[in-house]
Amino acid sequence: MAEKKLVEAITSMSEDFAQWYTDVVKKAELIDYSNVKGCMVIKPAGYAIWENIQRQLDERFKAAGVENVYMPMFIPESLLQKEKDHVEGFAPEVAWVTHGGLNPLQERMCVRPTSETLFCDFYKGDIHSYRDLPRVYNQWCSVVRWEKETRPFLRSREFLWQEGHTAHATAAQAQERTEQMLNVYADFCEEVLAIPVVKGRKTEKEKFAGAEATYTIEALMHDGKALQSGTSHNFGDGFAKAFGIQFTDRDNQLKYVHQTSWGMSTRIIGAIIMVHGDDSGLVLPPRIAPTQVMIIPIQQKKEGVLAKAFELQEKLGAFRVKVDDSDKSPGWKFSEQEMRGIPLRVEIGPKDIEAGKCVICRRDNGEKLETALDQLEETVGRLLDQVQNDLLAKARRHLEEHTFTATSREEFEQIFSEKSGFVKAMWCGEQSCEEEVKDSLGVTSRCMPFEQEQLSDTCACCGRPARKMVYWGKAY
RNA sequence: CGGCGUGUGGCUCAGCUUGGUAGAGCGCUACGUUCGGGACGUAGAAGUCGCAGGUUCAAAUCCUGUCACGCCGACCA
Repeated sequence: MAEKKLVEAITSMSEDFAQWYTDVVKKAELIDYSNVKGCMVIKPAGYAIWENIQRQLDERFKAAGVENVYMPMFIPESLLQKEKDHVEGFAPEVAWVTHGGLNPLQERMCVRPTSETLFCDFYKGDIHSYRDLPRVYNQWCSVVRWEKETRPFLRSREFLWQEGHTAHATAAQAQERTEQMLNVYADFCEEVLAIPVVKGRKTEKEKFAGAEATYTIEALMHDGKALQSGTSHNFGDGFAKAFGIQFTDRDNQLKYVHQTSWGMSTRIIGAIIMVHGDDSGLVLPPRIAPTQVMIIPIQQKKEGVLAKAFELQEKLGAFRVKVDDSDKSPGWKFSEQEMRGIPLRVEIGPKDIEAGKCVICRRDNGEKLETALDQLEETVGRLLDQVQNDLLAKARRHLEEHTFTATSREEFEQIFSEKSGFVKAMWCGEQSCEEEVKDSLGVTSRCMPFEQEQLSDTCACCGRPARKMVYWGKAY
């Protein structure tokens, strides 16, 4: 919904989406730039969102049998070199440590860009028998990738994430885990972040360096660009063979393990901003909002007003509630909480106290309503659920309205020149075709969705016989 | 790594063309009046002008170099 813009400090989306994003990130006080390029200071408002993501994802992981561990942050060069595709994929963007104190190291070490090699090296010595399997480990950490162009949350040189690394006795079990974790991500995005996603498999060109198959969830941002929001990889036994991770199976045969890895990063915060945000700033889904309700006292110096505000906070103990008792004017506080994306605002002033009511204002659509103080808890609970549901419904509608179908090259090009969003189209499966599309249109294959449709018999890009339906888009 | 742009109190910027006492707004501090959509008054604190050289009697301003950051592309979660 395009409600009226209330905050002048934020560039409107239609004017300059990139600037809007930067303004929101700054005005919502999610981050500050540091003096290391591409490394940001995540401020309390931003980190609290990450903590909520961590907590709720971790609960889902634990329910899926995942155990947390922690690996070293350095990888000796020789270890990184072990899997050929993997090194080639990451070599251009690793940071190297060459000295320990004043002395040059005998072997330089990179700061982990991802930890496959460390887990593999560890599993090699840790796994001996089928009884040791499966290993379903995860770590919460930061990784470093020396990106050329950086943007807060979307692409930084150091970012926070979790990376799960599993080892299984059979290929089937690895495949099952790969899909299971992709579903955990997809459900988390929809149920907690109110972000609908398209689930599917990456093409050979787009898959992870060293993986047999990469699966992804793709979300559509407000500007019609796609954001890969989580990935899950099936490594088959490729890494196991490169690292020599073998176990003795029930049949007394020595076998290689089958592995997976999966990750979600602070990049997802960028998705929250770009899916739900509006011209007044951030809009947080209640389930991820660090503060769900902000109580703003009016004429707070008047006898009893602040006391009432705190009383309401206590009454709303089931939710994450704060009172803004700073000595700013109410109008200031309204704008401030809007920029920060707090889902609900409760206004309480002398008039309300006298009448035994208060005003509640929804961040997502600006709707104001009055409620009796003795029904406040119930009303707030209902409204938070409603906001959560409405945000998801709105994001779903946006996804549907910006997903197009092309059956010919003309249609394909026309859609991308006039509109922005996903284009569903049949594809021949040839990498050369995919590369040609990227070179000429700047469009990449986002995924081959699990839910396939037969849109036409020929590839919409090159006219050869069609093999798969692909979602195409411009990506972050 | 290419293209563009920016560095001056905490923030946004003016001043630079044409060298001569460092400025404004916001924010901050104190006090008072205010308070239902970014209130107001009075007083106050706060700047090695990104850094290093050079030219000059004199440099925020001119010259050279350098560093940092931002945005847009190519590469990537």
